[in-house]
Amino acid sequence: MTDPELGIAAGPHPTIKDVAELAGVAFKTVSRVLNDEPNVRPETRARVEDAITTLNFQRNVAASSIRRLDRRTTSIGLVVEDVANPFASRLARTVQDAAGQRRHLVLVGSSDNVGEREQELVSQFLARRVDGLIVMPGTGGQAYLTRARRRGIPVVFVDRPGRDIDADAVLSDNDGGTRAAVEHLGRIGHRRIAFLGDQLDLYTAVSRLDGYRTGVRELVGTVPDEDVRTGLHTSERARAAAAELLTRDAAPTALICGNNLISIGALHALQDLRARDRVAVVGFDDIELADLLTPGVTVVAQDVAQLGRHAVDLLFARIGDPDTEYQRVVVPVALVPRGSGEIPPMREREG
Amino acid sequence: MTDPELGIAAGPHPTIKDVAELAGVAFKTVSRVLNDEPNVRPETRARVEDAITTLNFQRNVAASSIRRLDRRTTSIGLVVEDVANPFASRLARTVQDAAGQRRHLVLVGSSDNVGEREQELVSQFLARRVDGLIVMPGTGGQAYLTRARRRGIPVVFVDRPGRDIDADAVLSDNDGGTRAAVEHLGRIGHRRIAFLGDQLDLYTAVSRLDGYRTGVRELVGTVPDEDVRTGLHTSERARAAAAELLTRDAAPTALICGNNLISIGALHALQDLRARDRVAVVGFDDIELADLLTPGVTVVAQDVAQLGRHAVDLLFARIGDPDTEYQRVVVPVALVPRGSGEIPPMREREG
DNA sequence: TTGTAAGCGTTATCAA
DNA sequence: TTGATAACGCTTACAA
Repeated sequence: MTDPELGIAAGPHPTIKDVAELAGVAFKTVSRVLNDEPNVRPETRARVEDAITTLNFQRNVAASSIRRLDRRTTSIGLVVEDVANPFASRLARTVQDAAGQRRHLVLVGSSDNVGEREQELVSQFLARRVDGLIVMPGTGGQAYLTRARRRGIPVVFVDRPGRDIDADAVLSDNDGGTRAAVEHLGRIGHRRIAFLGDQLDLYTAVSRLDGYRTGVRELVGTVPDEDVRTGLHTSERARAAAAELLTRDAAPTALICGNNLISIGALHALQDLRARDRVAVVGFDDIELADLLTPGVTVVAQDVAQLGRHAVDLLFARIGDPDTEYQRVVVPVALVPRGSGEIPPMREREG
Repeated sequence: MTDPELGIAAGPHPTIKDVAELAGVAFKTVSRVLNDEPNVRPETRARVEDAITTLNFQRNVAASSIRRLDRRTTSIGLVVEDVANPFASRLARTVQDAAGQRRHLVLVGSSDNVGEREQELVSQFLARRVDGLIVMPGTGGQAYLTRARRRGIPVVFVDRPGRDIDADAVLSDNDGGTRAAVEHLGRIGHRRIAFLGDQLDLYTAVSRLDGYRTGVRELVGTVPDEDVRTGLHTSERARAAAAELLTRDAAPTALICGNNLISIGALHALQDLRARDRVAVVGFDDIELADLLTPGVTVVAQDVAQLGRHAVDLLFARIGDPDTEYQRVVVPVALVPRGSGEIPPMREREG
């Protein structure tokens, strides 16, 4: 049976035996051609290649990987919190590209920061015998990854270090970023700089708070407790916290927002108070359309492409040589001034 | 060798033979337990399950799928233009969730609307013997998918219908959306409504233009050529086109933007002209933070979750029964008023 | 240079 | 209810 249009055999995928038969050789010879092994006469090779083209043969990589000594499946697994989140999707993209350059495919899953889902995804990936894992670890801990490790499947953490297990990790310079944000605001004249942060069981939240504290301590000596709000895991909570902070008697003149959602919440609060052009704001992580807002939103931007590329590099380095010391790569962040972070402090907020 | 901490054997993945040995049964019995086959004594089953837990055994699904009659790998492939794009990443998320409910994993790749990349990705997916494909087709045509079809691998197109091959497809109500946008602007009083569209080799661009034309024809009788600009594939080109359009002598009082990037370009142009609050804008596809802009951006929002869910539903329906007629599902869109689309027409733009 | 036999981890077949 | 053996599509080991 041949397809009248394209000459492609209908039915199931052809195998190397089908190719061998058509080429008039033993199936081992086909295998040799597929794996670029030496000792195949050029004309034999040509005949095999013709047959491959004619049948539109495509090697079954699963069957191949079962038998081959290195057991490689040329696929890796990526677990993020939520691919729909711009940070995660940009990461997924760079991981796919970097893995693709090494001819590896990427299985992707979203954990929603639920420990069981994270573990289940990794489990599914391992059942497919991925060659390695890149995990954005959730707050539940990663002890379960010891199994993968024992089985020789390398793991690289990205965005935050994993807990309960040592592994390669690629992180943004979180504390450096918030510290730079404080210095930036300080240079403009701000002395009362508040911080809105996420839940402190998140590594990034803690690091960013640390950088803020360091910066403020250097700038004015002490960090007033009332200028720090954490545990803000939703935009709404951030909005409420910002509103409360800014309507106090001695309100801060500048805000540093610990992440994207918090920035959005804070901007909404400022919007409600008609204070967008009176209170300085620096957000952590870039915001889509930040430059179309008025004023533009000054941010500490993460270099997602670098995070992804380093993660893949580390993963393949470890696939190649499992016994080197674990590395931690810190990717620089960049302060991008767009207006909101350059608003000078108001002398008399109540006047 | 046992791991001192967790009691997990180090080294390669255990096989059903290892499990069988530990449980004191033949390996076929383990296979029976794994596949929930009948005729296993409960106590035998229990012993096998204990062994599975002890060894932390995990079935190699690749080996399984090679041998099983249906050849299923419980994985599907998803090709989008760019996962980093919010539309695509939200789609990827819903596809992952819907596939996950059926215990299928998702391989994801980005084509960048380059025909060869699209084809190469599908080829890689087929080499992994995915059970089905969901493809956001590029402009290069999808004749190459005939191969997959002949091999019994179903394909579902999403966002746009494929070319050169008939298949199930899930689409947004593109022309209905732009038509609704025109009607919306018409109700407010606009009569000069311009359209900024993408390249016309894109199905969505054509549909949206069609809806616009229909709407304008109904509203004012004819569609002036000079109010339609297409081929705007980048934000920058859209910005230039919008600027040119709005500085004409008899400029339109409202803009409909054919997609996200075009909206952003147009908003930049309006920003440059300080005309954000004078020219009405309706964008196709929602924009992150649209409500934080001033005015908020009125959009025709696509229901990405429905698109993804339907795509997966169609795919599995066809995996289950390949011989039904191809379906085309059209998902409704929703006009979301946020301010920019409710700006009334200016009487005297030049005055 | 080419081919034969064995084996990877699993499921299918058929016998015990 | 259980097990021995073959088979899936491929790579490895070894022989011709």
